[in-house]
Amino acid sequence: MPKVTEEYRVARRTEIADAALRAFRRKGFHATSMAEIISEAGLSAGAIYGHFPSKEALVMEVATRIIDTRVADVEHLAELDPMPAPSALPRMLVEGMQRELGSPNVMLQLWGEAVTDPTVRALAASVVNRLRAVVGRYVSRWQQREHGLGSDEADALGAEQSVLFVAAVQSYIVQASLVPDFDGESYLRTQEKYLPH
Amino acid sequence: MPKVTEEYRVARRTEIADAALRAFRRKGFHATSMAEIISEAGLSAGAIYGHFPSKEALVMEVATRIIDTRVADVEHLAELDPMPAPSALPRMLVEGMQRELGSPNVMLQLWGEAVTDPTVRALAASVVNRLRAVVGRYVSRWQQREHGLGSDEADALGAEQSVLFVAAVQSYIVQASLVPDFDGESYLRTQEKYLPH
DNA sequence: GTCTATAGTAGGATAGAC
DNA sequence: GTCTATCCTACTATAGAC
Repeated sequence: MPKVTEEYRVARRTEIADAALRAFRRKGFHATSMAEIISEAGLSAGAIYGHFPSKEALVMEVATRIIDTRVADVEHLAELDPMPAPSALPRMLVEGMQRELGSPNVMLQLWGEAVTDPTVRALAASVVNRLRAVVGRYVSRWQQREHGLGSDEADALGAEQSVLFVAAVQSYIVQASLVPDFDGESYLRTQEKYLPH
Repeated sequence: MPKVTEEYRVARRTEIADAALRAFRRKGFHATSMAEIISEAGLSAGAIYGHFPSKEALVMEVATRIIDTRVADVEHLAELDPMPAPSALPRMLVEGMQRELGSPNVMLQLWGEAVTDPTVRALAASVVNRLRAVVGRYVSRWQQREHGLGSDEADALGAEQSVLFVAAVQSYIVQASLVPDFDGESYLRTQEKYLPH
């Protein structure tokens, strides 16, 4: 298989997935027809189906991108030195997401989709777990550095508290998508104030 | 308009809405066809459409029921004497919801629907606001009784903290729906531990 | 690989008898 | 008010030319 062709194929897939994301952002997953994605991509039905076998495959591709980027962001954050306080995690996660997506709407739609679609649900579940894991490690490391805890004790604290940080992000997504005059800045400040230090 | 007819009409609407809820619980909103709702209700298409003009109207009816019951529960809770501590609110809300719905899945689907459907979004937004308001009043009252705060100070604290309690519930709904082996009991214990007292 | 045109199908809604 | 039968729209996916 020649190298140029493979690169071209990947580029096309990316191009199509980007167009799909733009369309989904406007109208959601099921409200968006293949015709709209096709039009957004500036291609034709045949061209799209040559790269993705179905609309669901396209949804999965887009979802995987969003999600993998998010987890990578956190993992990257855990490598920083000095480490920001864990209470700053929700803000960083939320801001990264908005930078990439424009709005958290798509995330909420994805969750709704996951309820009835086992494939999407498996993906979403793995994300929540990966996010909790990486946040837990982050908290553990922070506790050891900042408060001199032993690694066992710090790990336990990280496992326990990680759920709180993840919850803060999830609730931000819900409220930012649903409440028209949601004050994200105020929400984040309150969470930072009450989350453990 | 004779009284008997009106009562009958309401009873039928309730019957249909209940059947729709059962169907939605299994497969979600859009994955459920009118045929399934019709079958679940043991009626026919004509009978259903005589009471609800469209599938969307049926979704709205079901959503309104779920949501109004939830808000009423909190309002009722606020009248109790002695008042349970505010940190117990998420557990009570979650348990009430599960008693009524079986699982929080439908709630998450509703949120997903809200992203693209303005009518549903308006409903969901009003619920979040009503919930925050009633929880805020609850916290305020609790702070005055338990810690002797002045009403202005207590109100401010209630407004600030209410978002935390609502967030705990929202995140429970997300995780319980998405993560197969989600440990709700452990989640609630952790939230209760860290939520303000 | 990509296009146009279309096949195939599912599901929401309605018409008209009773 | 309710039932049966059916229409019609909208969508995904494919077939075949270039």
